[in-house]
Amino acid sequence: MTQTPDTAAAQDQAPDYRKTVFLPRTAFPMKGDLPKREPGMLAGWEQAKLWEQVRAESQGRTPFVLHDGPPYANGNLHLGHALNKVLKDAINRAHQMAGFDAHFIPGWDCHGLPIEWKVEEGHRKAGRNKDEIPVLQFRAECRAYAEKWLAIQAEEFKRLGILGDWDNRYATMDFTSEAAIAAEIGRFLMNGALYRGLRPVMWSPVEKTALAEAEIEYHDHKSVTIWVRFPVISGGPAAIAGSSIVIWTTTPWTMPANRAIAYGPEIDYLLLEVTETAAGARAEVGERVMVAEALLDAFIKETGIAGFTTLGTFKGEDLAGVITSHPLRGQGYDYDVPLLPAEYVTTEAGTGFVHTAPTHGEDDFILGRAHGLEVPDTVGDDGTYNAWVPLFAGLHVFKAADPVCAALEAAGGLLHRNTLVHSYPHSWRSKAPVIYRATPQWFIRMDGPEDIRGKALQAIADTKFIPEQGRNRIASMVGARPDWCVSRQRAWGVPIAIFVDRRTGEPLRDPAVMARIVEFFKTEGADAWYARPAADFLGNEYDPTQYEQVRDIVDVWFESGSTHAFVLEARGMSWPADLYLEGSDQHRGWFHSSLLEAVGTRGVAPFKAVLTHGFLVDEQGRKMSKSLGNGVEPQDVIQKYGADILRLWVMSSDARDDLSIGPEILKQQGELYRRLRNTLRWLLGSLDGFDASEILPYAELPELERWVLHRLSELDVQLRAAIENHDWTGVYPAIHHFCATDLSAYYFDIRKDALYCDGPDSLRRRAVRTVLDQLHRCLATWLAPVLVFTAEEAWQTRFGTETSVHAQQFPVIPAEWRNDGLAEKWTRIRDIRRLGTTKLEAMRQGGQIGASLQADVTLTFPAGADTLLSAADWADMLIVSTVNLATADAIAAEATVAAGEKCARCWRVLPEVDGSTKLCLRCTDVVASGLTCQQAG
RNA sequence: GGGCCAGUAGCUCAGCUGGUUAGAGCACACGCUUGAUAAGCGUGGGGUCGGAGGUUCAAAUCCUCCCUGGCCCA
Repeated sequence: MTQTPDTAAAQDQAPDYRKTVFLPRTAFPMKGDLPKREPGMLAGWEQAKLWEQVRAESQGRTPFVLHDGPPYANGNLHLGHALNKVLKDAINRAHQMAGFDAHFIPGWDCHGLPIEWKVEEGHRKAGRNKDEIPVLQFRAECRAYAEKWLAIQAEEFKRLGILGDWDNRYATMDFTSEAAIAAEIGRFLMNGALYRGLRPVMWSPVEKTALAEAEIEYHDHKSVTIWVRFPVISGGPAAIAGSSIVIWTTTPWTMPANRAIAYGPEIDYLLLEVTETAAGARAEVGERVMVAEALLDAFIKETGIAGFTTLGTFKGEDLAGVITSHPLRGQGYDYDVPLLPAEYVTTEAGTGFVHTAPTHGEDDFILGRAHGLEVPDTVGDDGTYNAWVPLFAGLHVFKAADPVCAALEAAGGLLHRNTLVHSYPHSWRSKAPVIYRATPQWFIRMDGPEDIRGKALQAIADTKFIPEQGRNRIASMVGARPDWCVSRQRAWGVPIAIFVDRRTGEPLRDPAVMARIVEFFKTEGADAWYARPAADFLGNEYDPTQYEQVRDIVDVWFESGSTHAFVLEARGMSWPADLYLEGSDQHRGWFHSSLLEAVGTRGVAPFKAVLTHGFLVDEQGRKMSKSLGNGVEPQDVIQKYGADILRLWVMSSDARDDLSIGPEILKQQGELYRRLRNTLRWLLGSLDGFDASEILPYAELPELERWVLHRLSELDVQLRAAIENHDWTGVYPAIHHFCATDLSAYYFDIRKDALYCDGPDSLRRRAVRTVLDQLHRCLATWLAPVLVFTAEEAWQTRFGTETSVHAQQFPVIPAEWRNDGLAEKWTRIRDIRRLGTTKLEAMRQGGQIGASLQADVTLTFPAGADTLLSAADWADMLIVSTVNLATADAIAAEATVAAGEKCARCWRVLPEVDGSTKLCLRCTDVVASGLTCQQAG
């Protein structure tokens, strides 16, 4: 566009005062360029040994220990890891800067099935039989695999800006850790809570191991369902003699292990005589069967019974003492099958009679133990029937449905068969269905004399939970859980390093033996258990041939549950930890195992407080999954936006609930960041050349400056509260809101005139800079726990690269800054200001003015009312050239085009502006004083 | 199927123990500024507060049921 002659002429006439104005000047760039800049800052911290320096300076302060829950050393970091560690890092840093000695030791979980599986896979692909690999070689390969990923993840965490003692990180596979884990098992051995028992456990025939609840996932599975007759032999009401009890099961393969039938004492059962059958039905006219009344309709429909007469109705309790025969009687199944009462029987599905195989179900096992039933060892490690099992020996249980049905049918026991798709447990690793199977396993008992359950519940009551619902959640799990099965039949882990006396079956409880084992593990790792002869551990007092060396390894949850011992205790850190912080799934995982382990060995919880965060979901609130393709990788975010943006996202979300993330949300975080960065940039620019001699005492500050300090005191309270109760929700949004609304759109805007145009000796300008100094110190330090890179940049830009914001403390806010009365008054001022700015906007819309300095405003107040500010102060507040105060019925504002001429330096339009210099009085003085940025050009 | 939790503008969040026309920021539209300028300021549109009942003079806020989503469990 070409200039009009008028403006060109005006520019020619007016002297150029631009250089006399104190414009912001700073080396702090507007653009963050985080992906490029962050790695350099990391290198700087490393070089300056920031961590070591901060540790040294923190000697003697109150310790704060956030104990790191170990991620699994397998694969690149996911966003969930990033979320978790960023939260931990921000909380650690905030405590450090609030005056604590916040020592953080990151750690890794290294043993366990997923790594073992990967290593096995390598062998399988190479055509080798994994069972032929020597165990020590196999373990070495697993160790190398874990080492590799541990190193990669460590670098990824560091790139996120996570500060901690990386050089002394812990790992569950460290020799000292392995020794400590063995020692912890030893504690349970010595105190009597550890026992070996036969129990149904979730067993994976594919991996040939017992699985923990945490290793199970549920998927739909198609099962053969069968209805089976059990002929009544004796007992019960006379009417039922000669009839059959009908059971229903989704696991035909458990029929060989059947030893009882459960009924509900309160349930009503019917005795039917079949009078008519549908075509193809196995039911026979004239036969008599029993079934729960509530399930009758479904039952007759399913089994094809077209007509029947009801011969009687019985309460479950009437059936006490009834004995039936196994349908395969005469073929090796010649025992009696009693009817037993059980509260867990329902009429939701089936027949109201529950087939009971103590070997293959938790409820069944408990019922069987209560009534002295046999627990037959029917199925082997590989999921095939054992050799002694009549008719089915050698068959795989998942291929047994047809043979079992055939045998039942031939024996006249099969009433009906069908299929059902239902949710069924699968191994999380192999995705293969699992079975319940009674095997000898090592357990930690919950309700023995040690009363682990009772003590754990007490410990939960004594712990602080954030959010509070966590308490209820973990308590209900601890209250209901069975004994802890700690044994696994695998290779990559810490052995349950104990011996069992072959004569008595009792484990050897000798502290000296245990101590030898632990010593060997410390120096050689748990490999010693496989590499050394038993005699090395047993010593001279015991004959190795008399003792069985246990070859099971310990559940990895026991390992990670012991980290408090081999990290905190062993290194002389605070015990219990101040805080455990993990995703809410860890109520059943690490919080749970750590609690039981510590309670079982030390009587109390290893943590004072437990903080949980939610899970990652996409922008529609759905979980992230490969199939939906809605996942976000931390590496991509870092590359595109930078770690600070990722960290900002974490801290501006409500972590108590699930956290949404996606392209739009990240973009938005980038915008939030921009505001914070530009606030810091303007502060730095406006503090250019700042000297402490400019600082004015609080008492000499104008009210607006005091109001800003009041706002700082409010935010400080919020920040300190978050540190105190570990709840950070809303803190950083509040700081952002302060930067955007109170500073950028209000305080900064208003004070630009004073800052840019007043002379350096002006008290008003000095007051502004006094406050800007505090704002910079507060914001840089407050943002430091989150925007670790940007805050450092903003600090070093002002104080030099030899300093670090991360070695600072949060400023101590003087009590006098807090001024609620002032805040109230300024809320009113801001409301009245809005009346004026609304009028200005109307003029702007009408084309009468552009910049607000082109306007004057008249404010009216009722007669005698407090005008709150002087006319001059009101002009500053409204950023107009002149304000006139007048009297009217109501408080109102009226805007007019400013009267006078535009000062060429400060752009206010005033009658006083000199015709030749084009300066207002203030600017005339400033320019004359020569104390300007530069001389007028 | 059970336990716990959540569901407020396109997005992130405020809305305390029920009480005036439900608030911010981001995004969007329009305008201003061009002395924070790949920045800054202002104005505006946009929500039947997941749905349906109920309690109450009054409900986003309390109760019930349902729907959707998340975690854990079966």
